[in-house]
Amino acid sequence: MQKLDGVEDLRVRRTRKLLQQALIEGTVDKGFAALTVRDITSRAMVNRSTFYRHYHDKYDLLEQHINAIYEVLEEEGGIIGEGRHEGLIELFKHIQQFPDFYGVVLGAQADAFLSPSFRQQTRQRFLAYFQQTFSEATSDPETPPLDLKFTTVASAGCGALAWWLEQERPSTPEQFAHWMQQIISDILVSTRLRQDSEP
Amino acid sequence: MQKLDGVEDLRVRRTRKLLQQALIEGTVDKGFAALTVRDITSRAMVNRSTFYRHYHDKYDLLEQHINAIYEVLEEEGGIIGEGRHEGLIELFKHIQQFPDFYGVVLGAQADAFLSPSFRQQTRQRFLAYFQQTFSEATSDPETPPLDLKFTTVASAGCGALAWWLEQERPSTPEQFAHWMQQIISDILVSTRLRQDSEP
Amino acid sequence: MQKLDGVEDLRVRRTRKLLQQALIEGTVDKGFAALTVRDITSRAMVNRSTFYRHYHDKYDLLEQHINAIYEVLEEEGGIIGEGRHEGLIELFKHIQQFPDFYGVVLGAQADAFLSPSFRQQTRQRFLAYFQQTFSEATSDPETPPLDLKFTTVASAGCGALAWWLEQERPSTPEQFAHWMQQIISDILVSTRLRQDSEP
Amino acid sequence: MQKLDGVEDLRVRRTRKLLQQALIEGTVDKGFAALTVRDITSRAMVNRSTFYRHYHDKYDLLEQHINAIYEVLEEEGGIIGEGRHEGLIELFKHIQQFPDFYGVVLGAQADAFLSPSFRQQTRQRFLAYFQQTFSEATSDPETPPLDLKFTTVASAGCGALAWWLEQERPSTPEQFAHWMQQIISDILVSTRLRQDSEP
DNA sequence: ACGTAAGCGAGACGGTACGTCGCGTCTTACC
DNA sequence: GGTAAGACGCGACGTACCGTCTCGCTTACGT
Repeated sequence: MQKLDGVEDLRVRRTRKLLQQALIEGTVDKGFAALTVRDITSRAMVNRSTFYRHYHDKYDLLEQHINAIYEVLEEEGGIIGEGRHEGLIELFKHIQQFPDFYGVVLGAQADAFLSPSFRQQTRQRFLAYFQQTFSEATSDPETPPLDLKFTTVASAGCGALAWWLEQERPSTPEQFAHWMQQIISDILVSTRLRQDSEP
Repeated sequence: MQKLDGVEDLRVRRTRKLLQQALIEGTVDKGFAALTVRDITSRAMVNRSTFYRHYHDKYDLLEQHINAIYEVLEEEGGIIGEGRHEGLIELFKHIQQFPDFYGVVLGAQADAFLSPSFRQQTRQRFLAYFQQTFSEATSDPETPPLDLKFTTVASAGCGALAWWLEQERPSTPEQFAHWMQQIISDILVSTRLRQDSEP
Repeated sequence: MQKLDGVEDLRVRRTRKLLQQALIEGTVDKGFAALTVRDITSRAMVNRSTFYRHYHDKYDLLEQHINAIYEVLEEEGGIIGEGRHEGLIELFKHIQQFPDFYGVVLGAQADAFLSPSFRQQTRQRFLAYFQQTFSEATSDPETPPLDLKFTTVASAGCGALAWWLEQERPSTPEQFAHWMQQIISDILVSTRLRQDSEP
Repeated sequence: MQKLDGVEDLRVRRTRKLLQQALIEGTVDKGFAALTVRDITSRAMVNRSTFYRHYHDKYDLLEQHINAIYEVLEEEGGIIGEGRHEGLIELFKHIQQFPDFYGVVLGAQADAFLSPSFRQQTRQRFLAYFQQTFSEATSDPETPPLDLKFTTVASAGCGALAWWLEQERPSTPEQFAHWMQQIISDILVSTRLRQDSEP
């Protein structure tokens, strides 16, 4: 069917949306690993064979959903970097828009393959955010390697985010960004401060 | 066959050992999630029905193996707490004894259900380690809640450990403990220092 | 668009012809049972949904094709009956015009539902051909029942036809008709001859 | 499981028997082509996956069942050949033992692939039965080729058998054998007799 | 010759069966 | 009593084909 407009078939959009919703709801309910394609399709009230017409398996569905969310993120400009505190806040605001989704990809329900990849992503983002803070590569055995620092920060960030999303009544993005800022910059900065001051 | 002594049937011990080994090897190879009971038993050269005589499923096997390792840990006294730097080092030494095991329970191969629970454990341990450092519960919105701090530290700790185990040629437990000490205490301590000094 | 003349839309005729061709070719290739609507339409280079606009399923297509061939047969007057040897020859000449088609409906590739129905047809034809030869209904247990004879003759006829069509270099219709005549009339006639002569 | 006795697991025999029964019943009901594995297993009250543990598909099941029946046939010595009229009678007696089975493999319900193969078998048997009757290979164009004769006889035989099995109240094997004998030998013999006598 | 209704291509969709795989339970024989 | 061998019921998997359905484009027909 040669589309004149670039927009997809309405039925297709409906189906994909239903399936993505059902994926998140199902994962919240019983975890991604235990979730079957049947669960998803019956929740979405879509025939199972229709699922396979759009996605290869549940991992594919998740991946495509993640990419869709990422696109929203890009469009909103909620990209952290340039060390702007505002960027961090916007990121958290974005996350608050999709609490279930982020709860799922970060939280206990996530499958193994998932949160590591997400953590990698996060690592990149934080790296971009903090990279101008310093970039030296001291081989001083006293100082932790940069690599370790960033990995640790990424894990810490994800852990903190998961905590935030698990809260019944979460604090505001601004408040949380402030805390994160404090905690994380400590890891990256304060050690060198102490180094600077101690000897 | 009632054992007079507490020691188990030799065949039983052999079987369980083979299965636990196969579990770790298999998880290293293809990840815990993708690992089937068949994989484990064929690798262990044990009949599949024998597996079910000892364990309910692969999660049970893993859990029992984890507990076994924990027992070794307890016996070795490698328990951190009391703020002893030595405890930390001993813990890392212990971990170095079972690099595959810890790589599995911490790393990317771990199933979802696993590393969160382990992180909880770690959270407890770090909490025990640092609890005497301070215990106040300021409701000051400037300061991150204690809960958040500890969660973040636990995540950071696990992330750092995973980094350590992934290294080709890992640094010594002493070295790594030193780095960890620095990074982690920063999260918990420096913020209050800054608070103390800023105003 | 109401057709004024009885002739159909050119596109429709084209489509139906392509599909009927593809049906026969496909059946020759892989047998009727294994042939799917997809096979047929892709071979005919016709969209699958177009198939369903014309036929309910592949059985319908085949049936309509058979009827079309029958119509040709009627028009040619190649109907056996009246005991005319020429009728038999004309029939075989007609069959020779559509060797693939008749190979398919008679041969090993035919689906179950098919060749029995065809055999029934054949039974009728042979019955018409030979009915005037005799029509008594002896309940003499020595003589095979008429019903059995005709059934047997029909099967024999179909088998012989299939044999003829499978030959690399088939003999002429005249030759084959001669043989058939011999074989079949034996079944129907000679037994009574023997009966007549034996006692 | 190393069997001491050559006999198979009792459960296995039960399962296979149930499936073979269900196959025949199901084929009688709705025909072999329309019969699904689900139909068979649900009728046999056996799990579908158990079916696949024993047979590759319904064709395999049928084939194995056919072979089982053949073995019975061999054991009973009901093999025709040597021109013994008694052999023919014994064959029909055997067939009468499994009327559903033979009705299925010969009758209208049989799939395409089936009755031709069976007809081939039958062809062999009849060939064995009649081969000593004559073995000349006249290239006389007046006489039908031997090949054609045998093919025709095989078809005729199968058709007659199918007729016999379809009868409500079938005649005795002896009676039917007598008729068959008459009809079939006519095809093979009488033509030469006529040839011998006519000129 | 040309406007229009039909035929048609493209393909989404709900169904149903397929054959495979893994699970956890069980029975039976061997050691 | 522990183990090997393996049958069995269960249920999810991903694939294939079915027949139905919309929706635009294109094309042959009738005026």
